[in-house]
Amino acid sequence: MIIDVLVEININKKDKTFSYSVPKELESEIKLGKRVLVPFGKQTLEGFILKIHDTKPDYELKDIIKVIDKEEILNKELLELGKEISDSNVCNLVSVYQAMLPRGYKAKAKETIKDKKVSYVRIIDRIKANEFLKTSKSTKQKEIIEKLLIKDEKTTIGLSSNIKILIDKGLIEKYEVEEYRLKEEYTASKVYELNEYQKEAYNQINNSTKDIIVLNGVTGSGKTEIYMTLIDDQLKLGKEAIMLVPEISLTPQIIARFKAHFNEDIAILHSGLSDGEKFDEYKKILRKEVKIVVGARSAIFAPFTNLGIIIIDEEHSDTYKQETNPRYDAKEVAFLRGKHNHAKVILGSATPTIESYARAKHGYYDLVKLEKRANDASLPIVNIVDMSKEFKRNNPMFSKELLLNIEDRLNKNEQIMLLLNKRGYSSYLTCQSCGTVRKCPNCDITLTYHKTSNMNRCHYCGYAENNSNICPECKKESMKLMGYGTEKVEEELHKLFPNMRVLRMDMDTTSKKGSHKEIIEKFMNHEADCLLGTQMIAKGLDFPLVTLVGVIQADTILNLPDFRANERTYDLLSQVSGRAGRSNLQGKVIIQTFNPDNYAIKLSKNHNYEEFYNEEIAIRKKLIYPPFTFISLVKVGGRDFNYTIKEANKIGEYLRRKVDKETVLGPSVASLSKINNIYYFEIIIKYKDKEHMISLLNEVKLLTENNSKIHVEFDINPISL
DNA sequence: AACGCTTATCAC
DNA sequence: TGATAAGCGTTC
Repeated sequence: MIIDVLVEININKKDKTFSYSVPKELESEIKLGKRVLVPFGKQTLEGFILKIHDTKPDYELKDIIKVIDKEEILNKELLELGKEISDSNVCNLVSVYQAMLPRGYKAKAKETIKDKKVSYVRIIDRIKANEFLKTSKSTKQKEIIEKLLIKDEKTTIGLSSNIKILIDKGLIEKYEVEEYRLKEEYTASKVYELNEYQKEAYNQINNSTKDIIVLNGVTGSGKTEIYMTLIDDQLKLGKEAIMLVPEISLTPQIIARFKAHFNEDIAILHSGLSDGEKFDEYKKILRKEVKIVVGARSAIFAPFTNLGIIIIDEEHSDTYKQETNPRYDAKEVAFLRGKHNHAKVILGSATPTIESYARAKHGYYDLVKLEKRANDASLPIVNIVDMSKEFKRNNPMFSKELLLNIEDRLNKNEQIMLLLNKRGYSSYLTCQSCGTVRKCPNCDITLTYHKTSNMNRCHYCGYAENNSNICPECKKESMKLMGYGTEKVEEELHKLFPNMRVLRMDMDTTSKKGSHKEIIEKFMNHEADCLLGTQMIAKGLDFPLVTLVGVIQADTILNLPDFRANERTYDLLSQVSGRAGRSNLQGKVIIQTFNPDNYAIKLSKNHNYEEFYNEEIAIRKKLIYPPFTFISLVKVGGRDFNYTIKEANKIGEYLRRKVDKETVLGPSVASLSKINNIYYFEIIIKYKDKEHMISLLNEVKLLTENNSKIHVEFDINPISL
């Protein structure tokens, strides 16, 4: 027997397999998708079995060392899926297979995670034990036996001398039990019933003949209950379900709800778990002990074999696209898996991506709407505050209105959420008196300030201009670098409201495991008046006492150099608005901005997604952005500046020769033009024919992967440019 | 990724 | 001329 093995390392970036012979005694263990340990040059590596055959090549084969897995960790569908993904994302096969698996299951000889074993002791013979109780003089030993007659006991690592003696006497014995690491307590099942709107949406989904359905429901409309009902239906049919949620909305609140409803039938996968916990959750799926997986992006690879439904909640979230290699999009993967398994894919969101919504409107997907909030709570009132006016009054951070409202909520003992989106902070210049931000004349994209050259550059087309602190609009000398962080805001809050209890939630305060949960619980228990945070507070949280939401700077995302900046802004404002007034208390939202007339900001006031969509789609059409084209990115990196730019130009020319000239932009200097002394250049491609472009890019990959002086990466449909 | 082999580079 | 560094090709 001969097997072809894909080893764990990228062989010159190629997906080359190596053949090995299998010793007779290991043949019965061989199965496609299992990992094997093989000799490779002077080292030993792990790899995946991709082919089993008998064709001897004309060179000597080495024997494999051993078979690692009991179960086939990559089943047939996943093996096939990996090939499709590596092709459509122009990346390597090994990296895709590795990305599919949690750390403990990746092909890597080091850092192996083992099954967790717990030792117990038990009585060997109850009659003998009772005999012992009558005859023995040792009270301590009798005590132990008495306890063990009722229940087996866990042993600690160091066995007490009395237990050792009892073992030696042959009265008790040690045994090991495998245990799952993740233990989450959850409260009893909350019974729910779909209201008439939810029922209507549910029926529409069931009656749909399309494979993909967009469920567009306003925040608080009760999409989760619909998801649970749909999953219930699949379980009754003996099928399995995957539900994806953005990492940051995998809050204890949602997990508890699902665990309560579905009991032990569920595995949880997200980055908050330790490697051991992830390993165990994954094992539950492999062993077919669970039928539902709730998790973040990579949970889309759950090794189910009989999938009935895939739900992607908050489908607009950019966390579904992986930002490192392999840059796969969990939504695209979901479509593939849906096709393989004949499973429906549900895309749920209050603010779907423009692309998804357009496809739904044009009949490629089905569109189901849910326009009423579930518990009859009214949508919050939204006020937009023009910060350029406040600026003149010397209120750079908090407007008068926001301050007054904060004070009011403090007096009423209600809660406040304040959002500052630090992630959106990139170096851009804004006029402090009129709010003007420099934009590219060709692309309508915010220019990024480059300190070293003192220039403003466009990351799309490479346009550059000298920076000046004179505002081109109002001619004042007031162009300044924008941005302050949550820490600064917290400081100011303490000064203004010394008695207010503020909880800060951002990357700094949630790095420790469990701290995320801790902060949420504290705020939930009203141990603080104000939750201040980055966009991680914007999603999925439900605090009944919050009646005021303040967005300190709505412009941070708006000014990102990205054609989706308006969409992102609208999403975030809608999401965060949804946090206010979730119970019977009327909610209020105050949005501070330098761009009060921007349509994304203005329209978020009315909670009418359709209106925003119509505005946005018109602009996309005019500037030929997605969904009217696809966009891909080719990133060329190299140590030698001149050589790299020469090669990047060659790739650009190659592509230009094969497609319409207007669709290839660049190469231009990448947004991070030099990292670790490696220079980066980017080529942006806009195209209509996806298949053709993917095969073209795969050609470029083949042509460049032998050149070790440069490395070329591809990002299909990048999330930010 | 890691090793061995070939080729380039430089002081003497 | 040799010693060392850098490049690059192979690994079933």
